[in-house]
Amino acid sequence: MDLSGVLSTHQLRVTSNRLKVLELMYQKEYAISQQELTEALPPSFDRVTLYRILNQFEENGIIHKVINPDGQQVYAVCSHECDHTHHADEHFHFYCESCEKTYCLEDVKIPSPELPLGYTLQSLNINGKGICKDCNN
Amino acid sequence: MDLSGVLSTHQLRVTSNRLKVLELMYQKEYAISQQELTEALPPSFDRVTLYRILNQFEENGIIHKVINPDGQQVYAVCSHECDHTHHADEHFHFYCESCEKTYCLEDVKIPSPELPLGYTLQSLNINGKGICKDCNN
DNA sequence: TTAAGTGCAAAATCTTTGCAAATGT
DNA sequence: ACATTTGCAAAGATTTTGCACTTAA
Repeated sequence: MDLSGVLSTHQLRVTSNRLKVLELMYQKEYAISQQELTEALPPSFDRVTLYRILNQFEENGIIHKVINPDGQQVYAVCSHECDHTHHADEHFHFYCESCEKTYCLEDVKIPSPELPLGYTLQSLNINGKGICKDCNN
Repeated sequence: MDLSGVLSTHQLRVTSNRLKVLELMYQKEYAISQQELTEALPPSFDRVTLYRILNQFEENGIIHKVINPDGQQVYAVCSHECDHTHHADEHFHFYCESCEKTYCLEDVKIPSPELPLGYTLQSLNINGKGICKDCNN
C-alpha cells in the first residue's frame, strides 16, 4: 500500500506523523475512533497534531467521519475517489453492539425514502445497529 | 398542553425548571440543541441543571436525542408512548442545510435495506440532509 | 528557500461530580 | 418528613489557538 502516494495525491506533504496515522487507518477493516487512534499511536504523539491531521485528512478526502447512533464519531478511509471538493461516502454504516465496531458496508443498496412535498433531499445517512457477522458466529 | 401531566406521567416531579425546559421544547416544531435551549432559557438558568434535566427527560421517554449528519446532537419531544423501558423514535430525521433545523418526519416510510449474510439488524437510523419545505419557497 | 507541519503551553469549552440548601409530594 | 431536585464550586475532559521551531519540497 503506497501511503505516501495517498498523501501526495491529496495535496498533503508526506510526513512521518501522517504516515503513522494513515497506516493505522488502513490496517483496520473498520472505522476507528480518535481515542482508539491515540491508544495505538506512540504515547509521545501530540494530541493537537492528531486533531489537525484528522481534520486535514477529512477535508482532503482521505477519510470520512461516521457518526454512530450514540453520537460517537469514528473515522474510516474513503474507498472511492474523494477530494477536497467532493466526498462520496454515502454508504451504509453498521455499528455492532457486541464488538462495538463500526463497519462501512459499501455494497448495501440504500433505498431512497419518499419525502413529503416540498422537501429536497441532498444526501442520505443510513446507520444500522445490530450484530455483525463475526459476532454472530 | 398539560406540561405538568407530561412530567408526572413519566415519573418526574413537577418543578419550575423542568416546566420551563419542557415548554420550550413543545413550542418548537423542530428538534432543538442544548445551545439553543441555553439561549432561550433565562440567563440565570444553571448549566448543570440543564444537563441533568435533558438526561432525565431522555431516560424517562419524554424526549429523544437526534444525531445530525455533522454529529451535532439535538433533542425532540417524543410523540409516541415512550418511557424509561422503551423508546420508539425510529422515524426519519431531516436536517435542513438552509435554516439548519432538524425535523422529525414521522410519516416517511423507512425502507429496510438488505444486509450481507450474517448481519443481524436491531435498529435503523435514517437521516436526510437537504432543503426543507419552508426554505424551498 | 519558503511554505507547510509540528510541539508545547495556555486558553477556551464542555461535561461531570460532590455536597449543602431548597423544594415537591 | 423525606426523598428528590437544584445551585454552586470545583474537578476533569475535550477542543482550539498562538507562536517559535522544524521539516518537506
